[in-house]
Amino acid sequence: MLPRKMGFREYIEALEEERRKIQVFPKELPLSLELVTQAIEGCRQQLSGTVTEYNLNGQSECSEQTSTDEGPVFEEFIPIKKRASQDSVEEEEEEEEEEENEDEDEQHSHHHKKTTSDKKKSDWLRSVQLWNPNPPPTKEDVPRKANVVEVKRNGGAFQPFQREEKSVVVNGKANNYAPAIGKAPSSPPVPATSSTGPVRIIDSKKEEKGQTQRKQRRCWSQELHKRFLHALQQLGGADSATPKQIRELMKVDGLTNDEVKSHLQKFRLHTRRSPIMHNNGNSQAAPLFLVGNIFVQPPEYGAVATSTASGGELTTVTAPTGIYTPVAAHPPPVTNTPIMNHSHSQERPNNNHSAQSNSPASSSSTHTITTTSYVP
DNA sequence: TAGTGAATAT
DNA sequence: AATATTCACT
Repeated sequence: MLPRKMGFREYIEALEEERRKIQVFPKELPLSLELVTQAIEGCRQQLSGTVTEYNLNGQSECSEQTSTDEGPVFEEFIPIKKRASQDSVEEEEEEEEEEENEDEDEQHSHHHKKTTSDKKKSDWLRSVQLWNPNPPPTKEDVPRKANVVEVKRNGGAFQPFQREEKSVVVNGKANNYAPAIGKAPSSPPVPATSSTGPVRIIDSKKEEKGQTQRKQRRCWSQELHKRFLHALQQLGGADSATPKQIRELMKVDGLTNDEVKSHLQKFRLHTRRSPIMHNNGNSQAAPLFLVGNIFVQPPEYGAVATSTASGGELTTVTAPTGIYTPVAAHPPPVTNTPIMNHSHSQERPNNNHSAQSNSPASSSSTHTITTTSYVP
């Protein structure tokens, strides 16, 4: 995994540089970015010998667990209040449930000072790529499977109370929404089950007869998102991928079309407006240039963080300098060409199926135009 | 139907 | 404020 010829530090540096380059195109090379990032993490750890801190910290909101990529992982969604999505039907995959979960109750006051730094923010896009909370995966239980199975669990174990069917289905708008039951005043979820004992996991597969309430929010774990990205990549980007395709590629059992759809929508929004931009507060900071369908940022901004290490002047596609070569797509004819569709099959920068597999040693190119590997 | 955008809920 | 779900339109 590590080039023998190169020292860790150098390797890391190389990787970092690589990452800088890739970072410019989060959309085009999401996986690459992630891979590199992971590699960096790994090296750092080895370098530092002991892993100083790996807190799995984290939000009890969604159980995150990063497992090594690739291997189909075992997805689990915590929340599910009720309402099973449509069960059966469709081409169900087989499902094997295995679970040993340690549960964690919902009782956290989460009143921790957040240290209002700008870090807390999810910074979605970026987090997507840099996510690497607890690299030392150590305990991967992760059963590798052909495809992931969504496990829905009943998070809090609370639920009965009284589900009033607010779902008044009016023909026009059936705007049913769950009243504030969630906030039930008195009891925190303290089921009869001992506090310690793992909460009953209710596999809401085909339970719930209930009318439709509102689906419990589904959390997109890293794994899920990873798969999402992967699928996206295979499909040629967020703009050319459709929810259904994505879902199929993801092969996550239990994941519904709508969920993917929604996620995709969000993803698109995010990628559209702030590809990368890490400026604090001050909006209108990093001017981004839209080239073809790639965002580019001028050196002043991008280059900043880049370690002062070697020389400088690296990567960061500089718009004015014109090194980049936009992907095919719609170059620049200024004409107000609606960005969108031209039906399908327009562009697909990378249509590969095996995006990764390069040995990481390819760096060392401090100069070279790299930046845009795809040339029309 | 499935995709997309927007409203709405949490 | 962000993200997920549902509605509405095509």
